[in-house]
Order: sequence, then C-alpha cells, then structure tokens
Amino acid sequence: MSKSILRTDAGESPDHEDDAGLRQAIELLFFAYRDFTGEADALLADTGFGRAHHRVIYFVGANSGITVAELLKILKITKQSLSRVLGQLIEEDFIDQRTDEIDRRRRRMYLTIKGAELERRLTERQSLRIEKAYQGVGPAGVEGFRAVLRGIINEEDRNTVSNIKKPEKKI
Amino acid sequence: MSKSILRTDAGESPDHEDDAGLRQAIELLFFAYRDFTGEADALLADTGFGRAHHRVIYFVGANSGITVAELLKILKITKQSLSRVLGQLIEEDFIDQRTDEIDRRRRRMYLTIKGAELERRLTERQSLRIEKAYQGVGPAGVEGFRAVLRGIINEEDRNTVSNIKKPEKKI
DNA sequence: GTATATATGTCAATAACACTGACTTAAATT
DNA sequence: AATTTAAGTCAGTGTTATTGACATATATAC
Repeated sequence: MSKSILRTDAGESPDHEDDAGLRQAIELLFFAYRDFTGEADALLADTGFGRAHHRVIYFVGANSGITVAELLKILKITKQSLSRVLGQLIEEDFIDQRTDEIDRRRRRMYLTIKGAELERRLTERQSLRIEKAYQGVGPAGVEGFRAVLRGIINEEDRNTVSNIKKPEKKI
Repeated sequence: MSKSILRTDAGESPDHEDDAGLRQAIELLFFAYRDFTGEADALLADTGFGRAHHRVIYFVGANSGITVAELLKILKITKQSLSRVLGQLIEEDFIDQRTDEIDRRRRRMYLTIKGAELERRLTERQSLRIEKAYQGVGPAGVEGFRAVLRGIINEEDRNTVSNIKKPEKKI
C-alpha cells in the first residue's frame, strides 16, 4: 500500500533503479546535508554569523584571492545578498579585500589570520564527519560516493570542484 | 602554495584521508545539494511555494498518515515554522488533515490528488537526476554513495531513512 | 579620446524560512 | 480531578535571499 508514488503503483520498473532506491537516495541527501551543515551552524551560532558567512569563508579559504564575480558564480546568489555577508566579514576582520594590481576594478579576497582560524575550526569539524563516514566503506565505495555526487552536480559546474587526480585547480 | 588550510601546510598527513580529499568531499556535497534542490526550487517558483513546502509534501507523500509531531522530528524545525507552511498547503488543498480515529488529539496528514500530483512531478525530477548520476558508476559505487551518506547522518537518525534491504520502513 | 562594457558597490522594498516565548484548546492518561 | 500530550496560535525577531534601480571606477574598443 505504501510503495510507490513515482510510478503508478503497478509492479513494473524493469531495467532502472527502482523508485524505492531513488527515494532512499533523496532522503539520504536531505538528512546528510541537514546534519552536515547543522554542526557548523551550531559552532557559528555564538559568533552571530550564519551559514552564508560560512560559505563565503570556506570558498575564500579554498580559493585565496578569489574575486567577487567568481564567488557569486560559485554561490549562485545575487550581488546584493553577498554584499551584506561579505561586508560583515570584512568589517569584523575575517576577510581582507585588496584591489587587483593589474585590473584595478577587481577586488581580490583573502582570509585574515582570524578568518583562517575560524575557517580551520569549521572545516575541521566537517572533515572529521566525512572521514568517519569513510571508515569501513573502502576506497571503491569512497570513489563511488564522489562519482555519484559529481554526477548530481550540473554539468557546467562539475569542474568547479577541485579534482584531485588531475594536476591542479585554478579558479 | 594553495594546498592545505586544514593542517599547517607542511607535507605530513600519514594514514588518513588527506585534506584535499576531504575538502573535495565538502565541495561535492555543497554543489550537489545546491543543484539537487535548485531544480525543484525552479519548478516550485511559479506555485508560490518554496523549499519548505517541498519538504513537507515529500515527507507526507513518503509517509502517508504521518502526524504533526513525527513530521517535526524529521524536519527538525519548530512547530511554528511548520505551521505556516502546512497551513498554506492545507488551505490550497495540497494536503488533507484528518483526526486520528483512535487518539483524537492526533492529526494525520495525507496528500490530496493535487498534492500527490505535485509530489510526483518534483520527485520524478530529482529521481531522474540521481538515476543519471548512478549511470556508469556501478552497483558497488552506488552502494558506496549510500553508505557514506548514511555515515554522515547523525547516528540517531540513520534509521529514519528507509532501509531498502530490510523488511519495511514504518515511521 | 570618446563611447561602451565590465566589476563592484549601494539603496530600497520584499519575501521565504526560521527562531523564541507565551499561551490556548482538546483529548488522553494517571 | 489532576496531569500530560498533541496540536495550534499570537507576537516579535533574525537570517538569507530576492528584484529593481542606480552610482562609481576602470578597462577596452572604435
């Protein structure tokens, strides 16, 4: 009685993953992301910052010297949204913004000592959670995890994620 | 020069996953979730509903007859937050709420025809995305994907996700 | 060198989603 | 009869995001 809502409840589905398997994946993504971000959210709660600040700190940390436009492309939010968050982070000395030497329209962003310290604490927690989840899964399983997530990402953005095997990222 | 921020930039890290690998996983989760939800968000945009409505519709669809308290536990939001979203969904006839026959304090929720139709459209899209991501990864890889996500979820909630291999879910 | 395009920033209004705290109602349990 | 549980509501607040309009500085094209 409870089985499928995706298909019309008959017993077909021949060659592809069954509905239940796909629904399970949907739920796994929801719960995993909820808990994955929840931990960092809790750590941030004291500082007055939120998830948006975390994202900015993370990506500036991962891409030192990133420009505003590049950051917007990654986050897929509007300039005005970023502005508020970024303004606070600069104001409170977590991020340093410097004009590009060559193209003086561009502002490049860097973590301050304080910013890097916060980034480290946040990333450390999340890394630990993932590291634990990797345990007992085995290299092939971990590779499967990566491959499926990569496949879920919009094609045009798959290369935005740093690809370890290949030489070096740039962004 | 850009490598690690997690550890102090020296070349250690012996037995465990290296920082770059874990950072990559963090980014994969971010981008995958962003795009995974983005598609449904776009579909919802016309209707005036948002991601919160989607979550309620999804979980009521997956757990027909779920009570308010059970839904709150899954979503980890407050009663007041749910109230707004749920109220709209009932008002606009996507969800039907009926008093439990036995315990008349409980209100059980069900999708209406209209609600089930919307749920189907949303879940279909997301399922298709996951199905595509599964292609070429192989059964072991898919199992790895599931296992890692399950490991990321807080221990107390790992069984909230339907576990296909075992008899049946309940919630 | 003037015109145009690009990169960034800002002002104002609005909306979705979430929170805390305090309280009510109805029904079940003790 | 007293207490607990399930659900709902009122009021106030905060974070994250949106759209639209406009301003400034700099680079590039003609």
